[in-house]
Amino acid sequence: MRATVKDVAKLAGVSPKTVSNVINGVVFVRPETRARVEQALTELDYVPNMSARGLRNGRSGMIGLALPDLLRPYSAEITHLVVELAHERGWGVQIEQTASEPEREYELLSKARTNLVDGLILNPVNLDDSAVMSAGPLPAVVLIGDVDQDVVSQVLIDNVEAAKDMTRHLVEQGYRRIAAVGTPEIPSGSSGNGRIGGRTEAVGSAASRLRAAGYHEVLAEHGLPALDIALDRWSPQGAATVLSRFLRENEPPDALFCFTDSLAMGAVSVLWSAGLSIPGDCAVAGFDNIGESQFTVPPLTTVDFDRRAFVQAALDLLGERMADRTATPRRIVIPHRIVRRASTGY
Amino acid sequence: MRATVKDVAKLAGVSPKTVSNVINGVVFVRPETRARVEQALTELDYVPNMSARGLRNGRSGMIGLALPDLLRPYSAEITHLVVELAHERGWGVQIEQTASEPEREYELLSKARTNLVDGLILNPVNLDDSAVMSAGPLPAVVLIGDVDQDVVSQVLIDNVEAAKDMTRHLVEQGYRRIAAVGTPEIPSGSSGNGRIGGRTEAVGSAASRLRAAGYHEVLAEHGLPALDIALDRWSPQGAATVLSRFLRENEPPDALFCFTDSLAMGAVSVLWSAGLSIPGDCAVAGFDNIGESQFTVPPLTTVDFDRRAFVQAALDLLGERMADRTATPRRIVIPHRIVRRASTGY
DNA sequence: TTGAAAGCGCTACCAT
DNA sequence: ATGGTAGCGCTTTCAA
Repeated sequence: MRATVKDVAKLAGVSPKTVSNVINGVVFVRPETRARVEQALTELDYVPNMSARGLRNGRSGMIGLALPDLLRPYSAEITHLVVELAHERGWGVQIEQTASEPEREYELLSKARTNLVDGLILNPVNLDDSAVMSAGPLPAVVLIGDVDQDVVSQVLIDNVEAAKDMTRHLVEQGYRRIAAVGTPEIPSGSSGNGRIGGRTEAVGSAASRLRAAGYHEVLAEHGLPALDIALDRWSPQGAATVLSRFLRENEPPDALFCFTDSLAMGAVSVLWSAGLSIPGDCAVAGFDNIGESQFTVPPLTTVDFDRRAFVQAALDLLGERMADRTATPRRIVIPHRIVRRASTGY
Repeated sequence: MRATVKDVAKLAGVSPKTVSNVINGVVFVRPETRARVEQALTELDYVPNMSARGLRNGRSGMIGLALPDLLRPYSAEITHLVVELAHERGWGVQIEQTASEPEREYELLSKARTNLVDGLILNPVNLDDSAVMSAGPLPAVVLIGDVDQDVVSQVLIDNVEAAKDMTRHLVEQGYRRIAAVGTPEIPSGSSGNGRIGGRTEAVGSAASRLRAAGYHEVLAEHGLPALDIALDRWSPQGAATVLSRFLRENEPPDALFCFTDSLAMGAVSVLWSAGLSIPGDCAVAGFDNIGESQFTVPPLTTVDFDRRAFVQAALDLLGERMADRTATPRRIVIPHRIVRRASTGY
């Protein structure tokens, strides 16, 4: 059986309280007492029981991180940073995946309320049916991603602006027939123009909708036609599938604006298979500047932002909320920039 | 303040024990009693306190997952599967990163002993200085990766055989000057042949050493020269850096056997920049069959294994150990196979 | 500066 | 089938 504070106290000839004092090192303990306790601590190979401590203190020292799909390189980058930067603050990270079933978000929020985690960083797939919008007392939550709400704190990049910047870049490069890969899918059950009961029923992440909006806006400014290529799966494979179908039925566009670098990788692969050169026959742009995107052939023009600052901001906001649940929610917008590489003619 | 079992019991007019019975649904409760309790449960919006439950039961319902570097696509795939498959067993996943500092492994093992996690899946960087080899009682641990020990259970692929298979494939394809990217680095402080005090002092992961061994063995069988390109950083960037340097000083090899697909992506990019065609001027092979490797240009020949079976086996073994700490450690070897794609001439 | 005792919320045991 | 009670290991009053 593992040693408890009582055992240590007995061996050191002191009370449990003194042992606790030594461990937590907050109040002053006489050096010789401290020495005796520390001796006992190592002798018994004492490790504190976190469940007990958590029960007593009401805090677990862990935060939750919920991302739609852990498989995406983008998720890996976020996870990597959250784990690293949370560790610096002494927080452990519990990780979750939400895309498979939307009800997972509810599960998570309630898990946050079960004291298993002290706070939650949540990347909601879709705000409409996101659990944060439900009534009821929320645990400390920070949203990552560009969604329109003011219930909880959030950190984001300006997706509309970024998409506009990228679309402008493509227009400036001289491309005219510019297609977007990853625009929200219109559900097959709805009518042709995607409207049900007067409300647009688009399926897709918040980011996807905002990027599509920026793309449309700039094309409209220039009097250019929009060419939306919707996805059924948000992965290189998904992009490859719809793009191959598109190329079978249409002339290749001048340029493809893919709403993530992962999608762009699928697109690059399909263009290559079709014998089309990049950017000669068709340029390709991505979004996110994942680590891999500078190693594609050719390297990928993309939207970059300081991911470390992004995650650091999320943790700052979370710490704020954990300390004071009543603080007013804050929004932090992380700046973005276009990284020009060979895939769009640089 | 949040509702507790007591509050629920009072509202439902029953005892706390009955509430607990309803929640855990193990013993039979009279339907009308159950109904009253469930009514109270929802009315008070009851959520159990996991710290209390953990303290009482001695289990937290969480497992730890420790990987060297969460940034790697391979890590993302493992994480994705562990989270998904652990969820099916009702386990949460706490995630950690160990490569930065080796002492993290010790931290983790002791964390496992603090009841924060009930078990640990550990991918050790290097067994020599891995914490599992230290004396002392271990928590439930399963190693993933091919390391030579019999202290704890482990799941692995046969790295030597896989590397031999791939090297044979390259030889059969007619390549003769076959270089390996990712062989263990010889520390700069040591003498030229990498020996100090009669013992080889190679720096690198266990997998890297085993893959190098398989590669060397097959080349020797065929009387072909080995060409080791060591790495200072285990990333596409790292591979790109050393390979560019190599190409500046040497003729390009006939083929490159990169010890992971990530490294291969860096290599592909460098070959492309150098104006070399793949596989015409230089073939490239990878290892792991990460999702991205079928979308490189050209698609990558690589070593594949059933990752889901791999993770499932790790969880099986972990469950075994968690149930019975005294069970004899088991080893499960997951089969591998070569996936032939265009990068080696298919 | 240190000790004694209470209690965090839950479930197991022993009654009934 | 249900209730009462004790106790998991820790920390935090309150006293000494």
